[in-house]
Amino acid sequence: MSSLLNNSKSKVTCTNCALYESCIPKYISRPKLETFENIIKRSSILHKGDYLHHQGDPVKSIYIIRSGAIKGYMNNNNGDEQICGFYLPGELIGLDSLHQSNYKCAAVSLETTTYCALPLNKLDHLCTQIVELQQTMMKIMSKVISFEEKMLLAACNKKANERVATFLLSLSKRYKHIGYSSNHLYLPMSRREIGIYLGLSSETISRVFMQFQNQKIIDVEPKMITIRNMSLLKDLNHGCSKHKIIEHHVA
Amino acid sequence: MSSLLNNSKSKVTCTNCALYESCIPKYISRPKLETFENIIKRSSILHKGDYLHHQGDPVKSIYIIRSGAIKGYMNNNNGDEQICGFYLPGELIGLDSLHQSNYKCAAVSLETTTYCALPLNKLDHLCTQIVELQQTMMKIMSKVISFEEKMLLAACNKKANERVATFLLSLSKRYKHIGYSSNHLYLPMSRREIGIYLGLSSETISRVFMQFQNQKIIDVEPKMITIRNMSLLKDLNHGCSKHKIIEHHVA
DNA sequence: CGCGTCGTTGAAGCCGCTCAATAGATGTGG
DNA sequence: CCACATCTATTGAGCGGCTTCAACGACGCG
Repeated sequence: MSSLLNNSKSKVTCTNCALYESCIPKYISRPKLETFENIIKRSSILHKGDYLHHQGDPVKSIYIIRSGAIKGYMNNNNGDEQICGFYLPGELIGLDSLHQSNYKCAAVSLETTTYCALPLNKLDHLCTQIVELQQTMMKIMSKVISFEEKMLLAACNKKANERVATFLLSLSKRYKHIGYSSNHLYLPMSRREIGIYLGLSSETISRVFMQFQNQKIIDVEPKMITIRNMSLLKDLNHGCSKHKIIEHHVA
Repeated sequence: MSSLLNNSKSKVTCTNCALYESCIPKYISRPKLETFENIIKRSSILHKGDYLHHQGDPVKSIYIIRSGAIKGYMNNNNGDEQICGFYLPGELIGLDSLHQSNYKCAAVSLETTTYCALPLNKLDHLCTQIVELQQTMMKIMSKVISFEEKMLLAACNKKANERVATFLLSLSKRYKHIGYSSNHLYLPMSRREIGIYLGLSSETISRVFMQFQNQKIIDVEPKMITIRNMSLLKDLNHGCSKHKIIEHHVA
């Protein structure tokens, strides 16, 4: 099945991939890129509801989304769902699992999704061969840590409308990064999933969307948000009025 | 001043450091460890309220806490404080900043703190020389991403008492990892700071602490929490009754 | 066409925030 | 060493935002 995709038509390479500008290969110089390309397993496909990996599966690869969207989630003991994150084209899945041998979360596709796989058993060696790869991996991971912290701050300290603003701006930035529109945001996930991710109920997500629409900040469609007033959205993102600063001594 | 610390007494090395077992050098074989040791700047000291770095400072090193505690925080536009994280002995500061040239957050010591510095301009080269270092760095960063996700889930989906339970268990695990007691938890930070970190008010932190004390789960002292019933605490940590699971198709 | 899911909207209740007061802890200078 | 000032922690009362429960319309899929 998927071998059809691998071999048919003109050969897909990293350099002619639509995501080249926002993916790892951009940072690898030409002679070494071939080594990298030989390791990558390219263009597997998942349909909506298919799993990239289940909870407990052995960690064997890092995955890079080429198109579509993936949801990472886990069940806690009570049978509740917790969403670790959403993965869009150009983003890496599995960076939170490199230190363990089995996945603590599952990754399921929200729509038809294609991806590349980077086998872990070859990554270490590849990093020593290609210095740029090692540097790029560390920078990407640092960026992810930074992103997670930002979302953590948002989830902790902000009110519902501010959280939703942060979420929309995050989507906008990520879509822009891969060359999509930063104003027309496709939503591969449901209101309920956004709610779980942000720690809010699906009803609250609906209500905030409607509130933003009435304030002419966004236009709401079931699977699409159009940003009409970016600056107002950014104000909401920065705004958070819960805690006051305390000054410390300067070293 | 600090040169006194560097040169006096018997030389402090990574191998005779109290944190050896839970720090990077453990994963580096002996011949190469010397190279690593020559790069590390050892045993700088900060007093309570001193800054490791300010918001906007250039990112030049990764720091490893040897003793004490550091709080990472940033101000948003409204003049409110947001806490990115607390750093305990054996933990690395700056992993969220490797992808940028300037710090977006400040790091201030909550008590007398000693640390080592790992200069970034030498890290890349060192990683190519020492494969274990590169592997260890990636695993540590992966662990941090995983930790951040866990805290994010806690902050998002859990109620106040469950968040506090998660926080205490996180401290317990981290103290245990460096050979401290997992039941007697020293709190270098104030109730207010715990509150900001967890997205709760300081009063709520107080009230939950008192509630746990009445339930004989913990004993509360101003700067010390003693865990009396670990399993009840873990039940609270896992418990979260906000969202129901939806089943997806299996690939 | 009927069913299930998703999204929206309304009403009621509760959790945690805010404000405020007191007690306890800490530090400072006389 | 004590008196005072300052900051932190605790406790109470009232309120607001978000959840929960419920109903309904829209949409997609068999």
